[in-house]
Order: sequence, then C-alpha cells, then structure tokens
Amino acid sequence: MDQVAAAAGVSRATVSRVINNAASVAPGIRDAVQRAIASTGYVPNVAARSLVTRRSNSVALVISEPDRPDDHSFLNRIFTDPYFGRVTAGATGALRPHDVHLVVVPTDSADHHQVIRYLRQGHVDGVLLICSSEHDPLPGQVHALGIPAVLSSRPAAPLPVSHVDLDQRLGARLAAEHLIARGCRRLATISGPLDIPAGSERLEAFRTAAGADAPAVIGDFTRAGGEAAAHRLLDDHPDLDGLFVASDLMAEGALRAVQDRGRRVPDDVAVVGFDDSSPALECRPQLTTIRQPVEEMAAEMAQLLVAHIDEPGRATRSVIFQPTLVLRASA
Amino acid sequence: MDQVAAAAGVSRATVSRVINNAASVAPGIRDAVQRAIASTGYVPNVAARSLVTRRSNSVALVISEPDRPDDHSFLNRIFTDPYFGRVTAGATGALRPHDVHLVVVPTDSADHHQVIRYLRQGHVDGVLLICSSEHDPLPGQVHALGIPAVLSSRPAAPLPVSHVDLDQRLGARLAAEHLIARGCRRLATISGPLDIPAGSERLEAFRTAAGADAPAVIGDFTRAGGEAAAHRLLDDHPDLDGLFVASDLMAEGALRAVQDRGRRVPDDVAVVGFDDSSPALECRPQLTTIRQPVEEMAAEMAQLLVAHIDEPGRATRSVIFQPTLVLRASA
DNA sequence: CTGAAAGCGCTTACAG
DNA sequence: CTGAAAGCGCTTACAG
Repeated sequence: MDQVAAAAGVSRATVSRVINNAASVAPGIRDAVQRAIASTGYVPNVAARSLVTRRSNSVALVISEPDRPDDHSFLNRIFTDPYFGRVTAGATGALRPHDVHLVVVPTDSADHHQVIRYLRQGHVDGVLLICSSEHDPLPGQVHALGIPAVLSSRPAAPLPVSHVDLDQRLGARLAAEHLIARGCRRLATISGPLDIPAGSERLEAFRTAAGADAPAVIGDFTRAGGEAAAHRLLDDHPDLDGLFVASDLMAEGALRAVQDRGRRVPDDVAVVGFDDSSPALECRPQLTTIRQPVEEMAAEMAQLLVAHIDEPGRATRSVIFQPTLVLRASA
Repeated sequence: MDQVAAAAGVSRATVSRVINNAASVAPGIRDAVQRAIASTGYVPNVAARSLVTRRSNSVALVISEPDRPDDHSFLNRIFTDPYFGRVTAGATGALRPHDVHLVVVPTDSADHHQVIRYLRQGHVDGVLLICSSEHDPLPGQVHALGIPAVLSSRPAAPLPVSHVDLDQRLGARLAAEHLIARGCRRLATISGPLDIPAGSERLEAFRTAAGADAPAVIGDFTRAGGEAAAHRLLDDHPDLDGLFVASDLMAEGALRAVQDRGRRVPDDVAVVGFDDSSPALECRPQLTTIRQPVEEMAAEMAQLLVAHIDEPGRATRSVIFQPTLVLRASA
C-alpha cells in the first residue's frame, strides 16, 4: 500500500479512500491512484481490513442435524442431497454480486460449540441456518451471540430472527386435492420427520384434506427411507391408490417399491412428490410433484442476511413462498 | 484479551502463549490463564491473528469450468453433481481435524481474475483446484501466485504442483475386459470431453482393449448427455451389445435410452459405468461400474495441501489411485 | 519462564 | 479534498 501511495504521490489514507471509493477524492487524484494500483498490482490485505472494519465479507451456511452416527456418511449425505445442493447454489448466486463468500459448515449437536466458537471468532459476518429439528438449540444460541442470522424455517420458540419458509400446508393440500380430483379414494402418505414443520405440517395438512385416518408412515427424507416406508404402507394397506410423499427423493424410492410389487404408476397407485428437484425428472414415470422454489428461497435468505448485516437494527421479517403443483406422469 | 490477562494476573503475551500452547509456560500459570479464559468466555479474534500469522486457516475448493452459458444453471449443476458433492465431503472431512474450513468457489474463465484476486487478498492459505479442461490456465496462474495448491489431475503443461489422480487407463481397461469376458462382441463407449484426461485417457484405453475402431460418442458428464449419446450410438450401431460409459450419471441416462428402445440390460446390451457414485445404485438394473474412491482422493488432496501450507518448500508429489471393478446387475 | 514493545496492514475520526 | 496519527487485537522476537 505504501508503494501505491508513493507511486501516486499521496498518503495511504487517500489510497484507502479510492479503494473503498469514498465520496470525496478529487478525480485527478483518483485516477493517479488507480493507475498506481494497476501498475503495482496491489491487492489489499483482507485480514488487516477485517481487523478494523469488523467485516469478513463471508457468511456461513450452517447445516445442523440432530445426531450424526457416522461422520463420513453424514458429510456424504449432506453434500450429495439435491435439496442442500440447491440451497447452496441459490445462496452462492445471490451472494456473489455482494462480493461475499459462503462457507458451508455441516454440524451436529455434538459439535455445536465448535460452530459457536467459529462464529465468535469473527470468521463470518452472519449465518444462514438450516436445522433439521425444531428442537435444535442452535438458532437460540446464534441469536444470543448477537450475530446476524436468517433461518430456513420458522423457529420453534418465538425468536426475533428473520426467516424464509414455504407454505407447507398449502403444498400438502395441493397434493391431496390433486389425488382426490384424479379419482383416488384410498390415500396415504409418507411424511418427513415430525420434529420439523416440513414433516409435521405437511402430514397434518394432508390429513385435513384426505381424511384424518389416512395411513401415514414417517420417513427420513432419504431414497432408501422412502422405499422402505412404501413397502410398509403397501403391506398394511394393499389397496391404497394414491400416495403423497413428502420429498422427491423419498418418492423415487417409493416409486420403486410400488413397481417392484407389480403395481403400475399412476394407474394402480398415483404418486405425488414434493420439492421438484432433479430426482423428479429422473424417475420413470416422471414425478408429479409440489414445487418448492428452493434456489429462490435460499437467495432470499442470503439477501435478507446481507440486509441485516448492513443495517444492524433492521426489523425482522418472515418471507413465505407458495408451492405449486407440477403435473407430470406419476399422478 | 486484556481482561483475561488481568484476571489471570499475567501479560497478554502469556495469554497468547497458552492459547497457542507454546512450549514454555509454567503449569501453574497455564492453569490460571485457562481458568480466566473459561470464566471470561474469551475467544481470540481471527482477523487480528491472521494479520500477524499470515494464516487464515481456510482453503478454497475452486471448481473451474471453461465456459458457463448461464450462471444459475451452472451453480445448480455444480452443487447438485454427485461427483463434486463427494469431493466436497471428502475434503471437508479431512480438513476438519486440522481446524481448517473450506470455501467452495465455482468459477469459469470469465471470472478467473476474480478468483485470483480472492486468493491474493489472503482469504485462504491454499487451494484445491478442480479443472474440467486441460487447457484451463488457472493452475498456471495459481502457481505463479506462489500460493500452495493441489490439483485433481495431472496438469497439462508440466507444473511443479502436487496432484492426485486416478489411473484412468486402468479403469477403462477393466471395463473393456469385463465386457469382453462376459461375451460381448460389439463394444462401444460414451466418453467424457476429450480435453481432460478423464475423457481422453478412458477413451484411448478403452479402444486399446476393445479395438481401435470401437464406436464412441463424446458426452458431457450429464445424465441428459448420456441419454442422447446412447441414442446416437444405437442409431448408428443397432447391434452393439456392450457399452462402457465414462460416468455413472451418463450411464444412468444411457440405460434409459437402451431400455426405451426395448432392449434389455444386460441381456441385449451390457452397460458398465464409471465412478461408483449414488446414481449407480439408483439405476435399475443397478450399475456394474468402475469404482473411483472420490472421497479418499479428495481427502488426500486436502492432506497434501495442508502439508504444503505447513512446509512451504515441500517436495511436490503425485498420488495415483487405482480404480476397481464393482459388479452389479447391468453387466 | 515471562513481560514490554514493536509491528502486522489496513481504516477512520480529526484537523486543516 | 487530503494527511498525520491513532488504533483495530493479536503474536513474537528480544531482553531479562
């Protein structure tokens, strides 16, 4: 930096001002400094800057799961799950124009303190938080830290934190109504884990529309889990003719189970998925599903986070997206 | 930090020493400082530390593609591709014990300079570099920067940079020999892009084993690309009975194409994939494939990078993994 | 084994 | 509009 200052014949303060394009620099001086920067190839040191600005220009995407039996497979599942992939893509894209980078931090309850430590060290200016359980204490802990955060769903305990969510109930209702409208009479569902809204609310709303006694098996949002759940359902209810599965990944497994039992989709059993992520197109038949604009939702989270970082006192906000029914071949 | 020093009745220097557990601190003092740290809940500021140590304790995973027609779909593809997911998982897992974090940086040739700038700013201590073209100038540029780097395949131009790679030729040979051994007589292949070893070498080695005139279509490592390529191949060579596809993702598409034409797998056409990633298990029939230990390879890259960061002059090294044939139902 | 002091490379009131 | 100076919060020779 001193080199640049010397080359341009100004002080370091002035160099700093043109780099951060502060309002008040004489055009002539500004040009001289810019030339000096170009010729020296100077790039400001980010640690020194962070030290005084208290900004890192990075945010964390924390993906928190309650327990993690095995480190290896946990990481594999997270980074291979199309849902998290879409979240990462959406957030990365929205952050790029702000020149802020994303650090993905997978965690489970056993190392929450690691994450807290990471955040307290000032590595990042804020955090996008995705929890797979309502009882996860992390949102509360992060909020207590006073670091800007945006959640991917409504917090269980009321917390003054912005969040982005999907109208889960509407999604499930759309699915149920479609199955009913196409003539299905014995509906059942494979839900997600019940300790998150994406599990409990989709199940409740489905039963509200399909009948309170509609059979349900709780899945785990994995393909294998969906397959097993479908077999269980078909064992107990061999005559079911309409199935709502709370994620496309599980629906892919369920489709397989139905077909392996020699039942045709959609003629014998109609299947509706949820998400509209890549597995929906990979299945045969392709999945009729409830579309969730995951990338846009993640982008919105990122935008909200940036806003909270830029304006600390900013009012908290909740943004709810509406799902839509996407008709394909499975129902 | 001053609080901690005051509470423990020592100087900041001593506090710093116990935090970085420098050898020489009297046990009694050490304990007192640790108690003081615990009671104050002190966490060192990472920017201040980086400024003096010149270490960020982060590394970048740069995924470079030659061109990117559309930002949105590029990010989506990257973060949704099982191969990159496995790389991320492997690297994250290996880095965690070293307490270093991973920043994923997707890029194309249009914003190489952004990446260079990012690296020069000192955001990270080193970079894991994955290029999808041999002609990508990024490895050379990164090396010129003098920042530690590890590549995911042998650099085209000889470059004194460590890299991890797979014995691509062996993999293709394994595939060809298996198809021949099971009785296939009219072999063909769907290769990857020819400007990377994973494309060109697999193709060459396949033809060495299967016959120099074995039909080949060049794919793009996407599912849709594999499907289209298989149709093309079957149009031109309706009698082929053995197909080697250079990635599982493409193989999944190819399987579909073969089956959509009413040909049975493996009876009419045997199909061998490459990677042994999740799509191999999702296909019906499940894929016989060439296993590539992607997570381990990424972990090795991470370990090499850490070693280079810790020991700047360290000799460069290339680590080659051996692929293996995994027998399942498709061939 | 420990402390006083310098210094890492920036930004930003404060004067002028 | 610009500069001199202080300061961000650490670490690390250098003495002792």
